[in-house]
Amino acid sequence: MVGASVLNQPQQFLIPHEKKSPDIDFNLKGKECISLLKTCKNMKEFKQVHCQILKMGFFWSSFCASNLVSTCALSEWGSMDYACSIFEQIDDPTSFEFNTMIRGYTKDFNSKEAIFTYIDMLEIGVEPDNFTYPALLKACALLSAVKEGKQIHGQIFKLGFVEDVFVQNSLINMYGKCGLLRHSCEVFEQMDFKTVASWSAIIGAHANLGMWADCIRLFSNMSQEGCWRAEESTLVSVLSACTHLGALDLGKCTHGYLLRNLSGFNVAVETCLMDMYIRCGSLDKGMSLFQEMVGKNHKSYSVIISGLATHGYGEKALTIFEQMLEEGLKPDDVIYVGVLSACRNGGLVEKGMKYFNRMRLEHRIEPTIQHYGCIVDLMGRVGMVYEAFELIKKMPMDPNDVIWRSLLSSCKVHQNVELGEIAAENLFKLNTQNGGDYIMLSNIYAQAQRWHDVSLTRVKMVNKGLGQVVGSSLVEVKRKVHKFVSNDKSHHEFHEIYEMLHQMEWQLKFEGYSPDTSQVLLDVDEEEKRERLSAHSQKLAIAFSLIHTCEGSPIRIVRNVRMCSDCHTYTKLISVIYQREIIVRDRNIFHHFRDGICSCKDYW
DNA sequence: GACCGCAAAT
Repeated sequence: MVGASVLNQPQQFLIPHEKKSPDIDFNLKGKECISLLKTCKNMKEFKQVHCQILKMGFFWSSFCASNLVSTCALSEWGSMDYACSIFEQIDDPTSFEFNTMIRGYTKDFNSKEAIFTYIDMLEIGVEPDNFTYPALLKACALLSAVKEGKQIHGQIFKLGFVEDVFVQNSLINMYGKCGLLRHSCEVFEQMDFKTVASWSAIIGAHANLGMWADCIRLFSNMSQEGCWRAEESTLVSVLSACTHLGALDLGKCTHGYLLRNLSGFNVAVETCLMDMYIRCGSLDKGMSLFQEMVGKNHKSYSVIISGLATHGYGEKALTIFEQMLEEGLKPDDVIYVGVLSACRNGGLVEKGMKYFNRMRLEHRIEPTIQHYGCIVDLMGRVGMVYEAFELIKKMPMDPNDVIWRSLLSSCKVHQNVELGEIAAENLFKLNTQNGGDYIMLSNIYAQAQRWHDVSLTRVKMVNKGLGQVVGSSLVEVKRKVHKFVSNDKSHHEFHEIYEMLHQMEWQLKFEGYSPDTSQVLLDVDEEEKRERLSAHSQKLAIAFSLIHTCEGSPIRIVRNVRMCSDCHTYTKLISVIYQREIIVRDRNIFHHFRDGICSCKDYW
């Protein structure tokens, strides 16, 4: 029989057991020990096997001890405390045991202890091997420990492990995670033989820093250099790059690649694909992926709900949310942000309030500042600016810049100078260095014809050394992403683009369009205002797409800042004249322009 | 006698 006290106290395992038990195999050999350990599915079973091995004499073979440590340290159900107590009983630990301990600590995100284990190893005089460094570098990557990482790189060099491809890949990753991309690239370029993991690591390093265009460039180099067998993880980085760049065609190719090379995806990849389609503007495709998905989890629901919300389908998002509840999944705070933003984007005030209360009372979720942000925005949107202000005052936390900016923007739409000034004052106190906030306030003054305040605000902005963020528009044509900024003349086809722009304007005039020059708050004459307005980046991107895409195909644009109301009106008319669906993603939502109407119902 | 590796997301 196995005693309970032994089960719970590993330190007793040196006490020999005298009583023989019929269910214990006393002829346990090394290989059998491994196969026995492999059958363990939890800590309880492991402890039983542990006892069984002890009874036949623990130090019969150090091999048994090694395997006990590695099973306990590396299994899903394992415990590092327990592994440690076994490890400490080993008289002459080898590099194998040390490596196992380092990996185990790293797996538990206890990178500090992993590094200490390595230091112990050196002090005891155990030589690290080529298995030691990948494990250790991973620990440094998790901690973003640049100093340690560099020191270890030096040791790797001295000990001659620098040619090991696993070590090289780990170095690329470590430097990437520490933000030292240049070092990652150096290691990568010096490699004689690159594996899929090397490419994955270097692409991942660029993805970590948001260098999306480089991710895609590297991905295409990868196949050119003969590395074809990309794996899920590589493609996830690529998909993520497509998502950020709004590169739908490339995302579709990646999807195809996944379909051709893998049999069945896991939920994470499916959700990632769904997110890519939705955030690249193809809501339909994302929706059908969602419906075909088996084993939907919180993340998948979260992606679809906030996706529907950003595309302006508030009601549909709420229906999916109800479905989720029916399936027995418990909502969390993230999903509720999606739900409340669905109400906000759809202008559903009553429903928004209802869900806000339900979140607190029924699902016992404490509202975070994001939830309050949604409600403030929701109230502001429908003109309840004073109510929104009251709510801000009652919030249990200090309002942040997002909250005040939201109120400020509502005050602009509903032309409320008094509250706008209060919102701006609070916003400026937070010192977020956002030039756009000053522009917003000066817009409010401009609408009220208070020109003196307009110029005062602008002077303040300049004195603070702030400027407006340069607005840009991305558009993908033939799997290549083109970027335009206002008045851009750097594109090699700029003559054709400006020619197209003139044609478009000429046709727009027939539809009764006249540029809304109030959007240009510069001290320049009317003619120059018109000039500046006519070459906003979004208009350039539309002109470029009209030249290069076939009739009737949709145009998808990704913007870095909110579009001005002139661009909004302009795009609505273009969608009628050229019979195109134009989908514009700005920082917050999607605008679907079709037949002269926008899905945002003219509120954004 | 032989046990361990790198890259990895929504």
